[in-house]
Amino acid sequence: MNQAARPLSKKEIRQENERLILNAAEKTFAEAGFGGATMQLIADVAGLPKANLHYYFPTKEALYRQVVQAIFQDWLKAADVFDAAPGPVEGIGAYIDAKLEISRRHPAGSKVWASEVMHRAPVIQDYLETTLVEWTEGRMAVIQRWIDEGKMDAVNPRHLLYMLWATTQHYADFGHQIETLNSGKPYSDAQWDEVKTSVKTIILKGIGALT
Amino acid sequence: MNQAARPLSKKEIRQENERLILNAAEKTFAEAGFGGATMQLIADVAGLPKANLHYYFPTKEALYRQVVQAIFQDWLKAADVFDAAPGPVEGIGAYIDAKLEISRRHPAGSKVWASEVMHRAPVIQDYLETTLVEWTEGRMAVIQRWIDEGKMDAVNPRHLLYMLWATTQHYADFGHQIETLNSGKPYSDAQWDEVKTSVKTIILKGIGALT
DNA sequence: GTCTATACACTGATAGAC
DNA sequence: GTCTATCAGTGTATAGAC
Repeated sequence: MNQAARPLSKKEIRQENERLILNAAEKTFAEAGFGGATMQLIADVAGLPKANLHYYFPTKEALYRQVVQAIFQDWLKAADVFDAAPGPVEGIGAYIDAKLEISRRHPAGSKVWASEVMHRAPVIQDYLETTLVEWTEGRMAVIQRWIDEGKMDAVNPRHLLYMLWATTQHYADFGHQIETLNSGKPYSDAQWDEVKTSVKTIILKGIGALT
Repeated sequence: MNQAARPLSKKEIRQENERLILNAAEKTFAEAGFGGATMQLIADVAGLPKANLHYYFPTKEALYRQVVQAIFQDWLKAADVFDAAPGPVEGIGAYIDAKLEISRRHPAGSKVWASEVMHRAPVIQDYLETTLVEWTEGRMAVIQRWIDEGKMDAVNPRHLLYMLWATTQHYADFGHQIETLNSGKPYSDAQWDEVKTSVKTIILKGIGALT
């Protein structure tokens, strides 16, 4: 039960409605693409009249931009585990776990990001050129340090990173295909554990980090 | 110079125009998505009036379906190298090379496929449930045989396949991001060789196929 | 802050002259 | 087989009453 109804302040109404709209938009953009997701459809999913969307977000593109930005922040935060680790087994292992967990819990976000990049990043190209470039170079330096310290083979750090992105995001972006190849059923807890083990084992052994 | 102009037969005109339209459609669907690719835009890319597209393909969806089907055939053919191989080093190594070569030469096709699957395969779900299921089980059996023969570690064949798809298609589907992280320049021959070497080394060592 | 009604542009598709 | 003209439907966005 709610407390005796204190009317929500305008600020609270705005926050709540923006959250509703952003959630509905992420889901709808992921399922239907930018062109296929109509403002009417997003409004229906959010449970609001279509005109209200234009009250909170001036244009469809502005709404979409907010969705993509939120996803990008998630990606970056997922790599915190990477940096503090003493070596590749802990660092890359934890990064794989974290990214696969995002693919499992938040597949719509991954799909919107994939779609945006596939269409040549019309909305977030500036982020790719600045934040992503810097982030990538930082992580490559960490990998290179591990190589120099003899903790793993001298693989190409950049392509190792791309392999980590590809293998983890694949389970979100191609989730429908994977589900179809699993008799149409979503993965169980045990199957997700099997995914994590398989990916970590092959990659960590592949870079010579397992003894 | 062409030979003294024999007028093209109706059949030849049809074949030529269908080829023009399918090429333009693949490119446009990949760049703009199904919703973003208008028939007008495809017609402009093909250099034909919009009405002619509807003469050769009854609806936009029929045209799209042809594009996706063509791509699917390419994927399947790419795995011929897989089967005849004596072991994982040759078989999986050649499969990685072949799929990366498709990603390089035919990135638009890979993107259209990815987009179709991300949107829950509204057009080619039947192919996923029949042809792809059979194909996957066949390839898993080959991998299992190599495991039983002691030619590689006892990894999960299914997730190894998914890793092969993910890592190879990533260089097509996320080509724009990869190019941005390469100072905006497309990969050179040497860089593509580096990709092939990196992917093959990590995966083949990761499954215990390298001595 | 909410929501109905509507303006305006554009899309897929077709008719019909050539 | 080609192409202009056009229709019906739908999309984004806004005006204005509440």
